[in-house]
Amino acid sequence: MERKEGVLKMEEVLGNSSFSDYFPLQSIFDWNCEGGENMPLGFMELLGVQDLNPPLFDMGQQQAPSAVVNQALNPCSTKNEGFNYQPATPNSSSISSASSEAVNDEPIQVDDDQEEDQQKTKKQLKPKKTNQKRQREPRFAFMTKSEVDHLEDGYRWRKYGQKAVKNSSFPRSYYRCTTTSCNVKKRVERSFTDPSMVITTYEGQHTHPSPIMPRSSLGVGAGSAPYHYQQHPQPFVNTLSPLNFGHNNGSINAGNFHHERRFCSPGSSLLKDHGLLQDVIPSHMLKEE
DNA sequence: CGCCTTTGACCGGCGC
DNA sequence: GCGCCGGTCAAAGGCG
Repeated sequence: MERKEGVLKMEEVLGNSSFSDYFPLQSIFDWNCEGGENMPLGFMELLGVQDLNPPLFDMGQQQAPSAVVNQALNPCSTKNEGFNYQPATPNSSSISSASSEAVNDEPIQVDDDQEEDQQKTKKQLKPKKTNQKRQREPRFAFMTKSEVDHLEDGYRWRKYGQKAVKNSSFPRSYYRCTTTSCNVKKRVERSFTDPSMVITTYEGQHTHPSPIMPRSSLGVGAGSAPYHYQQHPQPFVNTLSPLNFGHNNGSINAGNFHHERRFCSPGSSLLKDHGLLQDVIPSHMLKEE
């Protein structure tokens, strides 16, 4: 069958089964580092935070603290290939930032009106089939080692569904940004090959400059972030270290954030420091670098 | 009371 | 065409 290309192919791969089934962690992390030069901006753009605090990202820490996986890891792969995807070597994975391609080379031509139409269509359960397949936002995923499924990333999310995933004993949760007119979605699932790893997939781009925290002018509270986003938008502040959960959940600061973000430096300098990274990536993976 | 999670049902896409 | 599966909806209930 004619399948969607590029990003959509990957999303299908990711959507069909457990993430780590088809993209060994090693590949993910390799990509993360090697593709970092192209990825971070797009990644942050997708989060809608690229302009919020540029200096934050000029520190050589332009990516999420953990493995950032572009959904278009392997644009050459079809769905079927995805099932058999096996990088020849850890460093030779064909992973690339095709999601960036989707954004840059082929900008998502979904304006707000179209978006609204799509949503209205969905809401009204009138799936009028147009001649074109449902257009989806570029997606990207990353893995984190965490005991909790829903990682705090500075935005408020509302869970709208949960599904059991085939070939995985862990359910997949679906979240949507609670901000009106913001259509960003998030999928959270656990890698069944490594239950300690949480795979978070973002879809779409935040339309609001800063996380909305209606309940929390203090920066704390249910579902709110434990720090002041207005000052330090940190979309993935606490996704890396499990240590943050439990005893640091309410006091993550920018320093900590920077500390963690070193992991995904687009350059090579920051890769030297594994620190918390060692908590996330098996040692043998680090050696591969 | 408002917001959130839970959960079963529904729908569309895709493979066979 | 049928069945599987991912994704979404929406009602119900819980919580602060």
